[in-house]
Amino acid sequence: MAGRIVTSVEVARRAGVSRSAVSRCFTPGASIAPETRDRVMKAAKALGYRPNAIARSLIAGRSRMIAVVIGYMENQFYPALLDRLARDLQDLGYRLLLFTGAPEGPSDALFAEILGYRVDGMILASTLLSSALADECRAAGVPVVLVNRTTDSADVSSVVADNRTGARAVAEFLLAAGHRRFGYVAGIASSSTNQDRETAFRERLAEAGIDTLLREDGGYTQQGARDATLRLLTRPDRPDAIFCANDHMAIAAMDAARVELGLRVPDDVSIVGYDDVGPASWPSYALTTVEQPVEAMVSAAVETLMARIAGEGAPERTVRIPGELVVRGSARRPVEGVTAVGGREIWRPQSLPRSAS
Amino acid sequence: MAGRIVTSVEVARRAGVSRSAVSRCFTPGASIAPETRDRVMKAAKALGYRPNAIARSLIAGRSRMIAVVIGYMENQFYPALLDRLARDLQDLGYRLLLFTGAPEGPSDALFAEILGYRVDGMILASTLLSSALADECRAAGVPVVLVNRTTDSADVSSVVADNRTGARAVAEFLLAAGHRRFGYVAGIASSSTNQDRETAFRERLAEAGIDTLLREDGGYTQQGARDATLRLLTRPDRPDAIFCANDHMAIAAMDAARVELGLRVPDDVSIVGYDDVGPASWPSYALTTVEQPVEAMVSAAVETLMARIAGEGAPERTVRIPGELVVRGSARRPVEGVTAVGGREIWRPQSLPRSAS
DNA sequence: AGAACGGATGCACACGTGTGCAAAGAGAAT
DNA sequence: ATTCTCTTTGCACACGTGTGCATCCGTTCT
Repeated sequence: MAGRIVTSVEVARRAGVSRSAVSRCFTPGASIAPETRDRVMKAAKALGYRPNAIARSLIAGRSRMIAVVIGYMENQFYPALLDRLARDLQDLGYRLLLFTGAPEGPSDALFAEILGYRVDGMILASTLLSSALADECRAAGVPVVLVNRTTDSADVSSVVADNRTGARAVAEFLLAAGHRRFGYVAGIASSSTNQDRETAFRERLAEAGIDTLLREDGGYTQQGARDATLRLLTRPDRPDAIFCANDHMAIAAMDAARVELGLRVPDDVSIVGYDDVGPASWPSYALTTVEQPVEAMVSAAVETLMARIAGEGAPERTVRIPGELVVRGSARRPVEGVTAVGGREIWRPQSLPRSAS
Repeated sequence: MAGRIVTSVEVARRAGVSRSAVSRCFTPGASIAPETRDRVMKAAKALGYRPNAIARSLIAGRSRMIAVVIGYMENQFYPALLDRLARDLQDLGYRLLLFTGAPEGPSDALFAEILGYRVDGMILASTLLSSALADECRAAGVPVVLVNRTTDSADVSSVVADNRTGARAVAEFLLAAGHRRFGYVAGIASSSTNQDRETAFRERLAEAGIDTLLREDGGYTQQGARDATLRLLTRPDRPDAIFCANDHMAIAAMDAARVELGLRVPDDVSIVGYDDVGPASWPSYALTTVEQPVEAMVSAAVETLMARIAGEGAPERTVRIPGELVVRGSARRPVEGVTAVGGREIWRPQSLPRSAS
């Protein structure tokens, strides 16, 4: 009795109808008489029948599956993203096919696997996408949305935080607090997110007349960030403010400064991150950071993807989600500009008018 | 040209062979002449052909997909588990269908969805499984493995840490350090993992003549753990050692004790967790905890699942993975029994002979 | 040279479902 | 009573692939 799978034929026989009638019972909007439907449903229940989604996908030409590729999971941002993504896709009746461990972008073999499953769409989070692979997707008719990465080598939709605005805000915040010697702990240099954050931060400092930014590579890993921070803070001209490309590294930076070097944060050195992941708000860190709103980013990504799945008319687009600078305890506070909003403190440049919500 | 999917028919036509020959080229071990294979492969490459995994699944009767259900993702243990799981399954040629947000167990609707996709197996992490649903799986011939949960209401395979031994070790460790007043921050009471850890901890204390254990419910959440810790530590007879059902809560407990109450850890109160997740080793916490080896647990789970997929002969079994008590700074150290092994310090009961590795 | 053998190839069926089309049936309108 | 309309139902085809079976061909052995 184990492994016995019931098909619509058996249900039809038991209900005394044709197989088509069974199919129509499980197809919303199909023409079926109420009493026939009842009889079929009763037979289906008794036999434990469930329509075979594989066969349905084959005939329908779409699988209702979305491939999700995530580079790495150590950074808390990605589990949070994945969690939200799974929920949203489930609510829309889609299944999530997960692929992981591809920080440098999916390999050709992996890519072939994904395309072989005839997924209705792909979401790539924190992953590079070569234009060759993007072309392959276009040829196969599979819409793609990048999350937390953009690419200018190919015309692909993407959802990112407004990294340039965020990084400029960090620079202004630190300048307003009186800092003059800055350090930057970089992520992977080829990632668009790191590029945007780094160049915008550097630009805003330059606008304030500060041309030297000490830069060390953290590679988006905690070990790398620790080493980078130690290098920065053991220099004779050590910076008194460090901006880390993300929270994951900022936490390692704080530990390196406080525990390994015995420095006080923020008295001896201010540390600011980016993302506002869960641990950033843990009291032992109380990290000042720029939020990267997971829900909004996922909503935008899913919406963009669904628009492109629905019709060919939807254009490729890049969505930039703004995020507030959340003020906690890891960086010196400017005397002005910090306001309490919704149970947390945020900072907005004083010169600009206050935007909505 | 977009959305055009190439089938084996077109490849066959271009290569001047039958469709069967094309199929055999993509079936390892099939009988095919080398030069035919070359011609077919060349045609496939030119047309961008990839075998349709959906159709293949339909004919083969198995989808090479494994459904993974995870209760929640806040606790770092689960992303780590998922990451490892995805890698292992990928290496074995299986795809991972992810479902999330079901801490109380998958709903009937979700379950029907999963079964509809004719997955070859299911892995349920931190999720309850009713015996009715277990029976449904058995009837459908879908092997199931629980991870980090056991059930005695149904005969289902599972992989768990050796929670009883681990919790006993914690009790002995704290007793050896001279503690006498204990608190326990519980997880969800119905979860087997919490039950095992709590009862074993309590039993070992009782064996030492200590019958009072102050218990507060943390519900596996950080908010719950914070509240529970505050309740424990503001009592007149406050405990000087707290065991939390997992690290996720232990971290919140440390923050509540140190930041909110101004207590020193471990001088005023020792705090011990369970899991050894990433943040446990962050220097700001340096949590003393019992490891729950992710790799070993995932390996065991995958192995168990594969055995049951391969043949009906494999019996249901429960695997218990042992884990060391990792000594860091969040709990008072006993004068004896702590040894350095492989770059970290672990503790083993002195009375017992030292086990291998 | 003929027989035996083994590898390669094509035919045709199967997997389980959705759906267009025609037929059938019932009810209403003339 | 006849015709028209609308709903319901069944037939048959399609989706893209794997594979058993028979056939064919080239090689080797007697």
